[in-house]
Amino acid sequence: MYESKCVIPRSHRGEEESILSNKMSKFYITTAIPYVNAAPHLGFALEAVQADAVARYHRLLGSNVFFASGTDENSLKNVQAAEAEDTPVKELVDKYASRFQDLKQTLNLTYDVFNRTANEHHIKGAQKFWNSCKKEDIYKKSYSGLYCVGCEEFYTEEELIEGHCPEHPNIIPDQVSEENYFFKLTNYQKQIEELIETDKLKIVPDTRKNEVLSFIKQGLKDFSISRSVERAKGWGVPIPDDPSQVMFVWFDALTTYLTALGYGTDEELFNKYWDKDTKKIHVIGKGIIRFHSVYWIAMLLSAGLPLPNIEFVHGYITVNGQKISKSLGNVIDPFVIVKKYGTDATRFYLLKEIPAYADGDFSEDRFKEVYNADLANGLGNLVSRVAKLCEQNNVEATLGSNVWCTDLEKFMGEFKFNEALSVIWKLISEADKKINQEKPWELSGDKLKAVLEDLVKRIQAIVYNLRPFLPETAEKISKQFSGQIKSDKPLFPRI
RNA sequence: CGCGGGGAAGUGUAACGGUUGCACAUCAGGCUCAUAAUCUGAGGGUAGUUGGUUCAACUCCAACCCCCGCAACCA
Repeated sequence: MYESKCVIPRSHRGEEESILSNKMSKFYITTAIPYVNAAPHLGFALEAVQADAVARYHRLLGSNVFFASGTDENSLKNVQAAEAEDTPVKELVDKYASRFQDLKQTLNLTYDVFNRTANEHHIKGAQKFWNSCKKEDIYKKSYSGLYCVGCEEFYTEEELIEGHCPEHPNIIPDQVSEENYFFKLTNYQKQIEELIETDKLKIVPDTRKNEVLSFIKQGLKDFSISRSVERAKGWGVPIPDDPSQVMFVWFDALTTYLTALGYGTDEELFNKYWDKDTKKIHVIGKGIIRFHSVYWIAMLLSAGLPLPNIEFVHGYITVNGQKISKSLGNVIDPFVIVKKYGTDATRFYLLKEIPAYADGDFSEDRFKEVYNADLANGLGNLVSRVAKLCEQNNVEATLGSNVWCTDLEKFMGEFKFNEALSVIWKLISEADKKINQEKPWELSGDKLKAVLEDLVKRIQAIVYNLRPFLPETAEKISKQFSGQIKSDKPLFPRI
């Protein structure tokens, strides 16, 4: 562990407070929970790494951080995937959930809890939540529509193509009607709109906030929060006191943010982090923003629980400019990338090269370019040249004065990981320039010593700021630059 | 007229009503501590199109063209 004698700088402009100002010292950070109907792809790796960088950053600032991830296992999609693979649902869910758990080591993630929604404690918690909602917010209504057994979905008349399912041209959807529970979302429209408008629920970036607001202003409708047991094939969280229904998967999935903390089973942990004093941050993808900024908020209001403070919405990764899709066969396996290029190189690409607020592209060509330019030639080479100079002149490192770059705080507060890293890379470039200016190989004596000591301090400062992003590399360099400094193998060999 | 986002050097990206900045790539020099690395310098953009507001527009407004998401079970 690093002893953080860290200085927390003021926002460098002073007039505007950073979103994540350190006034609150407790943080609860979550990733969304992906379906486990297939192995994880690079898109989820992006989210996990972003959330991890935020969690590490606040921990290093000395805050009390709880970080949760997990899997969404109650979806009908999992049942369908199990049928396709001809394995029992539980077996399939276990198999893929463990693949997602493997990401923790592969990407060097630091979540405290991995919450699986098929687990007993989650089911109990979800049911407790259901019972905690205001009675008048949940009501039964008969629901009817054209149902395609192929898709397991309802369609409207207009969506059908000449009476046939758009996905299954050989199926004519049946008119089906069943009774479901509905949630009275309409009761909360005004309140949610105001929460978002006033940033009490801060949605980052603004474009996403505007998108949600415009959606809300079109008028919210009550939504169905249960499915019949037959339709769900017996899979899902049973509705309390109604064996004929299971919860709509999103209703139980959203409560993962509570049950990960022990809601319904370990109230102590839950009360510690899901309280008004904790800054609660959800990191989510742009595809599920409505569930988080509308449904989830309404659900919490109904249950009388505190609300999250910030929802950071990242974009999607395209591959060579195309949307990731199984049918196109361009799904990128994060395990393959890490195996080939390493954990920190992968983290670096995701944080630096994918714009935080928009979609970004992944390609191996680009990956190699960034790897060589920033990691091999930039960081790695700087460390090599300074280490060699120090080794030749028997320089011993003393503990440097460690400070966070002021701009780093600002950018991390805005979730602009790419900008935060640019700040650090500016330091690297300045150190390189300094070496060329001072030409230490032409110096000797005190002058040489002073120059090398300055360079060591610079490296230490770089490493200090690098820890939330490239933890393993930071650790390595930190070791190399403490005590007698020795030259070592390249950190990032050119590829 | 469903909603929303975006068009800027070869590529990827900032800020901004007042000389388009940065990174990678390219080219020319310098250096030798370093991973053919590093440093200095250069070339390259009439900012999608058209019109408007203004002393001044990449920036504000309008129209159009093109790309891309979402449209209520996709990280």
